[in-house]
Amino acid sequence: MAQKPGIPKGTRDFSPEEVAKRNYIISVIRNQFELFGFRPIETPSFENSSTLMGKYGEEGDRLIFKILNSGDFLKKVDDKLYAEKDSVKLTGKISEKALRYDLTVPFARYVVQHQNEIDFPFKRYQIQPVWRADRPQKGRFREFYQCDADVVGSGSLWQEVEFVQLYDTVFTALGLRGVTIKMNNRKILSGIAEVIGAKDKLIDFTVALDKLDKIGEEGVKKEMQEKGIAPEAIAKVQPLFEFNGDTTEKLDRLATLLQTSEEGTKGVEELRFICGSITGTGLQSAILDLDVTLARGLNYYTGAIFEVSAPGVAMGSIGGGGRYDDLTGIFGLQGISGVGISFGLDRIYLVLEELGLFPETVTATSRVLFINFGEEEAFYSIKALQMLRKQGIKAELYPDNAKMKKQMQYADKRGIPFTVLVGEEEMQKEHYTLKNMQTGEQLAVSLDALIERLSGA
RNA sequence: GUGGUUGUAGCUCAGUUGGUUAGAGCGUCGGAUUGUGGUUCCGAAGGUCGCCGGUUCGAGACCGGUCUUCCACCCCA
Repeated sequence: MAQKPGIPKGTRDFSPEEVAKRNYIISVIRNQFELFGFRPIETPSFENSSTLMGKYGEEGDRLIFKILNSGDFLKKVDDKLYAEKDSVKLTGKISEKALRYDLTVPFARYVVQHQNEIDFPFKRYQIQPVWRADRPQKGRFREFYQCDADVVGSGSLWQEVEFVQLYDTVFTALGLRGVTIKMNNRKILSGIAEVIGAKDKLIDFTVALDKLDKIGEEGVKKEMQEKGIAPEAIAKVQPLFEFNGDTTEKLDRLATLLQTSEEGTKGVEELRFICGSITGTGLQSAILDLDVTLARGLNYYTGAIFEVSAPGVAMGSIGGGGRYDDLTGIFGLQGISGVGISFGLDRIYLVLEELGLFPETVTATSRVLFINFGEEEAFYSIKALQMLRKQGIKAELYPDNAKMKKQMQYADKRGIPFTVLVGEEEMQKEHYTLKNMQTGEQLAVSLDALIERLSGA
């Protein structure tokens, strides 16, 4: 019985062209990661549930793909629990493994587990898929790639400075100019919450504040109210809604606002250092923007927070990151500070596609196709192909002695720029007829000349 | 998880108030054209109308469910 083929929602197949483009993005990111001194690691696609659960908040737990235990997994469940029909409780009994939800938590686990083999500070990068049981929409998939670079074991703010430069360098190299790197600091958000007297509502407060550009001032106030934040506290937030000016002005005003908060003041100082350093060194094409409403990001961030958005494209963030002082603490290793950033490969792909920024040379096709005229001619061609490939020239022979039209179409459709025709006459004279598919021009050349002509750009 | 939306040929889409044998363009394959592709002309193949059920003499169309697509919310790369 033929079954209609399909793939799970939120997942995709990638054609040769798409893979070539994705590899191009990955190679740019990887090159820059290595230029900045990061070294690659990989971790398993699934982890013990206990490693992941509870690290991303309640919402995160819901979005983690759980893996059903093997074997007769219901046998161990006692009747009472089964009868209760409490999915959360039952899940813990029938599923002990889960698919990786991001790269940061597995990295923290890796650091703790291998702490005795690691020299700190440890700079690692990781480019692997992650999975989320989310509802797909634009730029949101259930399987997607993250490209992370993190440093653990150093509290130095120079890392933050370097990460801003890393963002700038990567997006400039990809031809995506004018990205906005929004930056904030968890300590500032915390300080604000403290100053307005809503410290216990920090998460609700920041989540609401983050929606300012989406739902507006009134919307934010309404949400804060609904979350149980006192009206007096909300009134004190007012200055943040009229927060503009250049970075220095913003920092000065924040300093005033937060002068009674030790933590908030520290946050302002950190941002001052980072912004000051970046101003001093300059950026190639990105824009660094201090945004006090930026709050997204996971619960574990404690210092700087980053988020990158593309210019002129309706798309969620294409990168994010920040500092987390105690991520490894959950796994029993205290006092290790970490900071890192992530690139969203799939969204960057969509942005480059939409803006037409992929270089034409990206799609990997052969540079030359040898037309197949029969056994003897093919053998003669194969020998030439060996030589071409030794020179690093992508070359192929049409596998069948098909009609010339068909063979030419094969080259044409794939955008192979050259064809070589070898028939009886060419074999006798020991030369090759090289045809330029774009101009239609063709000429008879020796093997050396063939190699020379195909090696060029 | 909440609300909405979509599904007809490989792709993009028509298909009238429910009425005979579901169409077009593009693509694919073959031919015009046995060592020359893109252009042109001729011809052909290709469909459980997402799936299951219901209403009806009759369903691609109407109703219910389900899956899928896309969008918004939640949250996030």
